[in-house]
This record gives sequence, structure tokens and C-alpha cells, in this order.
Amino acid sequence: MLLRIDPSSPTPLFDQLAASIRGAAIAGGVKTGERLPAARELADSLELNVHTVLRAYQLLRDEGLVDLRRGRGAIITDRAERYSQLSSAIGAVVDQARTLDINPDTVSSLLREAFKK
Amino acid sequence: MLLRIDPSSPTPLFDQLAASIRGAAIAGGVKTGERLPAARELADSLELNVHTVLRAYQLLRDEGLVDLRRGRGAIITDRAERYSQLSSAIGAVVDQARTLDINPDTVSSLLREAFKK
DNA sequence: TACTTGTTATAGCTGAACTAGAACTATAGA
DNA sequence: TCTATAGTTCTAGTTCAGCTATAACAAGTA
Repeated sequence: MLLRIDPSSPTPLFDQLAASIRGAAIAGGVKTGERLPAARELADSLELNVHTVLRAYQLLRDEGLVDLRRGRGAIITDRAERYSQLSSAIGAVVDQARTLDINPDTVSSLLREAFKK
Repeated sequence: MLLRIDPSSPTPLFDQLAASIRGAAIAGGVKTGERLPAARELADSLELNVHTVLRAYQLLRDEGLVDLRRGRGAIITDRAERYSQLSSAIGAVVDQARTLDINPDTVSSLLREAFKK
């Protein structure tokens, strides 16, 4: 599983980490039932604080992608499959946005607005 | 043009305002060539600081939705039409996300990841 | 029991967001 | 041209989220 974190990005580190794990889950880099590295361990290898990693794990737990328990660690649920089902619809938006030359931030904002309706 | 701002939301005020104006431009509440209220004026009516309003205006200028010049104010460009063209694709994502019970934050994150590829 | 690993609490640092006040300047209109 | 308009730039103070650092605690596992 390849996890890339960019400390210079304005996106919070815990968000980047969660997104990265999500991506791995969708791409098949991590499979259902598989266990993620222990928070302290991952924190060491990514040079982050344990709390930052745990916050990412908790975010993923809140959305149901991960089952998180003491002594056991973080285990990927079958929810990744649902995310995969969204991929083509999202891909269509990205393609069209690129054609229309609309930047990611704007598209993201338009998406959030659409959710409010 | 109806602009709603929620001070208790975690989303920055300038982002909310920009999104709100974008929404009005797409919905037809503001049309191409039309002029937005002066920043100081809008700041008064929304009970925001002028700088916050101007930051929203500058954001919209950066994405090309607004033409911003001293003494003239902010004028909507024809770019709003492009945003409208994205609407159906975005609507499809929102519908599917609701069916799959995937929350807006996650969808937004998945979208940004998709843009990186 | 001993080890692993997430949970919770406290605390300090930094930067973004927001507000406030003021001076400046390009543009529009009389 | 004169004047009001309205965005631009600068300085500065406050608040809060994000991140880091320690440390004690609790539920699983071996």
C-alpha cells in the first residue's frame, strides 16, 4: 500500500492520509478484512504524530470504511466496494470539468452546493 | 439574489459567500453582465467584514466567474454557463452517493483524489 | 500475565480565518 | 475636471483548527 503525504499541501495531513487509504482501498491495494499498520508504526514511517494518524483512522471509522478497536488495530470493511461504484460517475465529472477548464476547488464547491439541495 | 451565510459552519465565510454567488449565477439569479453589490455594501447587509467579502470576490475573479475592477465593482462573466453544463454530471454523482449512503465530505475527497490522476 | 494498540487528557506552537481601521488608486459619472 | 465610487494594499489584533509531544489508561491478543 502506497501512502503519500505532502506536508506543504494546504490540505490537513489527517485528510490526506485518510484520502490516501481510501484510494488504496478502492484501487485494491488494501482488501476487505486486511489490517492497516498500527497507528504508532504508521506515524513513525510517515514522520507524523500518532494523533494525526489516529485522527485519520477515526475519520475512516466514522464513514464506515474501517473497523477500529483497541488491541486489534484498524481493519478494512467491505465499504470500499461502494466507493468503487461511485468511480465512474466521479470520473465523468472530472473529465467534463477538465474539458470546461473548471478547477478542482470550484468543482468541489459546486458538488457540496448540489448536496444541499 | 439570495445569499445565505452560516457563521457557525466550519466552512470559511468567504468560501460560503463565493459558493452562494456561484449558485445564484447558475440558477439564473444573477445573469451575465450583471453587477454584484459593492463589497462594503454587501458586507453591511450580511454583517461581515469588507475584507471577507472582497476575498470571496477575488476567489470568483481567480476562477473567472467575475470581472473585478476598481470603481466599477464585480461583474458576472459568461463563465456561469460552463458551470451549468457540469450540473447534470454532478447531479448524477450526488444521486448515486445518496443511494450508496456516502456522505458529502467523503465524495468531495474522492473527487479530489480523482483529479490527481 | 505481558504486549499490543486504540482512547483520552493536557499543553504548547503555528498559521489560517476573520475583524478593524486607514490610506491609496483606477474608474464612472456629473 | 471634480467628485464619489469601489476595489487594492497594509498593518494589526483575536480566535480557532491543525499538529506535535507526553503520558496515563483500557480493551484485546498471545
